[in-house]
Amino acid sequence: MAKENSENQRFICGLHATLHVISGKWKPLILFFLNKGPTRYGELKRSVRGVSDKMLIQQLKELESDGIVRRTDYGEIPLRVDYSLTPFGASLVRAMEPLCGWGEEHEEDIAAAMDRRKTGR
Amino acid sequence: MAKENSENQRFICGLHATLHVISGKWKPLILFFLNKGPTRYGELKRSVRGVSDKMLIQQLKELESDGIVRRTDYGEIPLRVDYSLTPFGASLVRAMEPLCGWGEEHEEDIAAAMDRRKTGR
DNA sequence: ACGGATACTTACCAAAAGGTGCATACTTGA
DNA sequence: TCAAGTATGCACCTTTTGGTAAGTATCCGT
Repeated sequence: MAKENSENQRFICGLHATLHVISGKWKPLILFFLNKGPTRYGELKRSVRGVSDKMLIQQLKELESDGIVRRTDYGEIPLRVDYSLTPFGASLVRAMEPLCGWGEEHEEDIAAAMDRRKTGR
Repeated sequence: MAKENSENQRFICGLHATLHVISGKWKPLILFFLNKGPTRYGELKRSVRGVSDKMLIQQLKELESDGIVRRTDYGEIPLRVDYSLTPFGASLVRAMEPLCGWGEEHEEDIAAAMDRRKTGR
């Protein structure tokens, strides 16, 4: 233990750290839906259209181990589990908002650039 | 033009779009340094410690094709090129700031979670 | 002429991320 | 009893991303 970080710069800037938490093909989407309130696994799966079980679970576990998401197992007779944002997760989502806004404003430019790379060149 | 997106949802939310632009192992760092002002290729390479030429160039090209970064070739006798943020890029960097802040505040928690995943589990 | 610097380009490889599909254990309804 | 739904786990494979190491062309100082 005691790995005191005197000059131990693990991340160059905060963004670098943050990206470690939110990168993953489905994480932004998951966060987007969880921001609306606690959601059951199955419901989440239907919302995040296109995810496979493996991926959903994997990303949820990572978010959980990062303290962003809380898994609640109701221990009920017919299996019942739901996921929600922790306060920490909620603060992350708030910090993400400006970036969401930027993305919304420039969605078309971004999409166009992506197309350019896909097609011809 | 006029590709009115009635139900054309390419991205679920703006964040989804934004992440397409800033994800890449070295992009946040590049943006971080370019935010300080135009930088020559070689200087950038020395700043972003650890990048290879291939990666630096690749990421710069993507940022350029996304309209975030501008490449300026001075066409001078000893090769001279520099990179800078476009106004569009600068607006992205501004939108990234809250996320940077969040990352800085929680750097330790994030690092701890990463360690947990690496080691033991 | 040689070494070093500038700004890249290319070929080849390894590692990480993601995807497909089958399996599990339990329950409820037909 | 059989199918369907719940929430996962696991093995295997493909795609994407990143890394290493080399080469190119031009110029400068010695």
